[in-house]
Amino acid sequence: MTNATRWQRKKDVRPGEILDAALTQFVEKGFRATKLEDIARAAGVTKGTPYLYFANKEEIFKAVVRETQVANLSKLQAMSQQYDGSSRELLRAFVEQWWQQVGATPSGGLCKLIMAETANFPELAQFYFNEVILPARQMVAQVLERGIAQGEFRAVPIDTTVETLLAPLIHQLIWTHSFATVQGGRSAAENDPCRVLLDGLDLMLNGLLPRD
Amino acid sequence: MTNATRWQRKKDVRPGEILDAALTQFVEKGFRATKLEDIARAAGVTKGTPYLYFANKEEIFKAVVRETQVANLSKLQAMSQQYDGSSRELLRAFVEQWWQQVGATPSGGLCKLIMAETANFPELAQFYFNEVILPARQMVAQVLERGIAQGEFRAVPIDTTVETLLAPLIHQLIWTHSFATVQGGRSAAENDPCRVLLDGLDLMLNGLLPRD
Amino acid sequence: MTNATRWQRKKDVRPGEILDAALTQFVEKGFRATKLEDIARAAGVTKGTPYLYFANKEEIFKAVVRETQVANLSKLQAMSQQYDGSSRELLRAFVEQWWQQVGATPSGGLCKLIMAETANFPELAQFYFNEVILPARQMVAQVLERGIAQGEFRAVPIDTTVETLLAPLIHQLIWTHSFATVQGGRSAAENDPCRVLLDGLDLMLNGLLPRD
Amino acid sequence: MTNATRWQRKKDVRPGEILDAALTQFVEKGFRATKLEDIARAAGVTKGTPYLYFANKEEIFKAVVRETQVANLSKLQAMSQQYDGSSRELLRAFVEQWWQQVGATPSGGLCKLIMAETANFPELAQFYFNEVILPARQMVAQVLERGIAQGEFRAVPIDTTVETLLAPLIHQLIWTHSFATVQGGRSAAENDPCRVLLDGLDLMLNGLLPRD
DNA sequence: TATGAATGAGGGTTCATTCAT
DNA sequence: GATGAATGAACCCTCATTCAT
Repeated sequence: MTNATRWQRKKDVRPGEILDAALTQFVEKGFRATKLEDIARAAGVTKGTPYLYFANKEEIFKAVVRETQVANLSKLQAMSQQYDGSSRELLRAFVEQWWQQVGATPSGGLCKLIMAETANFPELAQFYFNEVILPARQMVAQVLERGIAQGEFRAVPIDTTVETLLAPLIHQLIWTHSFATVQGGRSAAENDPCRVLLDGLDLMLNGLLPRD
Repeated sequence: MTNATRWQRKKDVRPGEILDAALTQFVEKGFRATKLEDIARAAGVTKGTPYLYFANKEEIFKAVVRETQVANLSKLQAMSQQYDGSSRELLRAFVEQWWQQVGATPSGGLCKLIMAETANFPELAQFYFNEVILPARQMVAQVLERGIAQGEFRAVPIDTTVETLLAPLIHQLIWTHSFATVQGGRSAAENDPCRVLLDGLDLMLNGLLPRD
Repeated sequence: MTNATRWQRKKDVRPGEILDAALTQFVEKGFRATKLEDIARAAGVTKGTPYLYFANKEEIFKAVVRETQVANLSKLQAMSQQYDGSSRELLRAFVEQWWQQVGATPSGGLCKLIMAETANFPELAQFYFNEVILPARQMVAQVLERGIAQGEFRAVPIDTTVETLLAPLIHQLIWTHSFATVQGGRSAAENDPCRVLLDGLDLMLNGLLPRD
Repeated sequence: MTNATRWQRKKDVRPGEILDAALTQFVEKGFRATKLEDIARAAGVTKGTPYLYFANKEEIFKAVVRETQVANLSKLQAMSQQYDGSSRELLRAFVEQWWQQVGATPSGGLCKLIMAETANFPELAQFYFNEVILPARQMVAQVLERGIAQGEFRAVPIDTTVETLLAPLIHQLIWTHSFATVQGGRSAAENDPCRVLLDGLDLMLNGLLPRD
């Protein structure tokens, strides 16, 4: 195969390459500002090629979401089920896992993007909410309930507590992909964002300890 | 007030009316999806008029941010200085005030929008960070330090704790302007988002109590 | 107003100019092959301007049809109502009128275009059929029935006769805008197509005479 | 026939299969709206294959016309030569034959398509005119002249009469492939279009009878 | 021969921006 | 100042055509 080859035939890997490129571009510029040609060029193809695999820009976006977001959750759920340590330790493990799999990866940028674009893609927002947000909440709720049942935590309202526990994660995600990029936005402490999350978790877990 | 006077006056308030309209439109649809004509119509003028006061759409966005954000903080700062109750109560008062002044207003939507658009408007993000985020952090840091000095809180790392305390506020902002609009996104608890914030604060304040 | 004026403001006449240009272009090239920019240039504007007055290319097409086709019919109907000569003479007058108003004008080319494009625009075809074809048939049917009632014509089946009477007109339309343009397509006789139509009509009217 | 033989044979008929498929597709959708891939799929081959036999889409169209049209006429001509009944009956036989061989077949749709596309394919229109239209006219002219010579018809101008006699056929063709598909376009009478043609012919033949 | 992945010019449509009135 | 008709660059998407396999 000579260098003059205009393109390579790679039907089986193309979709993946395009989605990878799309993920990067979307995270970098947002949905509207990303041109199909940007994605194509980043994937090493020309502007028509993505349309061989995806109906339109929006479908590319959805495919990226599906590819990146749902799998992560399953891993955490599996971990939760086979865990036999304390609820406190399980929650800490959640945070560490999540940070490695999502928070510190482009996947996290996508999550931020979705929240930024809900107004333009209500359908997508709904999908993400159902497939990712709700299951994540339920997972944490179960740990919380178990901890309360076993006397490890005191009895707190589940709903609001779950949201309070998850808030720092979402906040960190947003932050990493917004103000963290400006001058001073990444504080000394945030050079290890996972550390911040674990510190925060500790703080909240203290608040969950049974009062004497 | 004569007709002539009213028109005279109109001339001076025009830019403000345009910015008000722009705020609403931007928050509702995002920067890209907002058409200049939308803004103009919402401001009661025609397509070309905004260009008499602003160089282009981007400048309108910047002006909206500058106009809207700075004022809010001063009130909270004033409250902080003249407060003589417990640090705990002051923090609770902060949250309530903030929710009323910012969180539940278009101003909050703008904050979310800025986070969504940081990549496209780094300069603007920097401005917002310097003028709003940093002062807010410092204010909370002061209360925290005071509380620790007075033995009301135990000695915790200031930086990370401040961020942990502020995270739920920003999270709530994001949420209100993203998933709150999808089916199920607004849970029963969230019908009173301020309640969620106060509950969360209580949880964290418990964690700040000195251990015996 | 200097020569340097990039464009003229002519809100009230623009739509008409665009439709005129569109008629010419559509007749010349067909719907698909006509570019919006062709229409715009022919109308002396740039490609964005037509969209100030029409939603899209298809709407321009429909507007052209409405503007050109329906009015013609009304004139013929008016003529029919106030006519008091013989049915035979009325039919001859129809043909002459129609040729002047439709057959020999760009409007006739449009009629041909519609038939050519029915597959692509069923909705438009339906519109044209309802608004133009059916009324024209009814008009001729009435004359025929009157002629039979008054003993001027013998009793023939109305439906098929109407279609046979109209066929040469439609045929002439199609012909003028198709094969008439090729070498030899315009026969000596056809240099006066209206003559052909009237001769044909005479032939058919002879067939309608009561047999003795 | 072995498998090998069948494949061998396949090679020879491929172009024909492609033209058959193209005929159907062109008639159904028109030239522009027919995608090469549609043709290929209908022919049971893939996208690139037609290009092994034809230079481009336009050449396929031309080939379709050349292949399809010429054969039809010969049969009618043969019939004309060996006919020894009345000219009137011969004309009736012509019409019936034509409707069966052309009018009611895709071949008729192609004729309509050519008329629709003359502007885009003048060369093709010329070919069709020379090879099909002119011979058909001459054939009818001969019958007419014979009928006049034998006193069966009165002396009418040949050219215009031929065109008048052929007009309903072309009209029917146009109609079948345009308005016949809309609501109401196919009238009760038209459920048997050949009937309409024969009725019309009778009408005209009455007009051709010698006046006493 | 045949395939079908890839190309890339082309065209419809949008909308920020301009400027004669 | 204000208007709003007009501009024209930009972008999404299509599909005839190519060519490595």
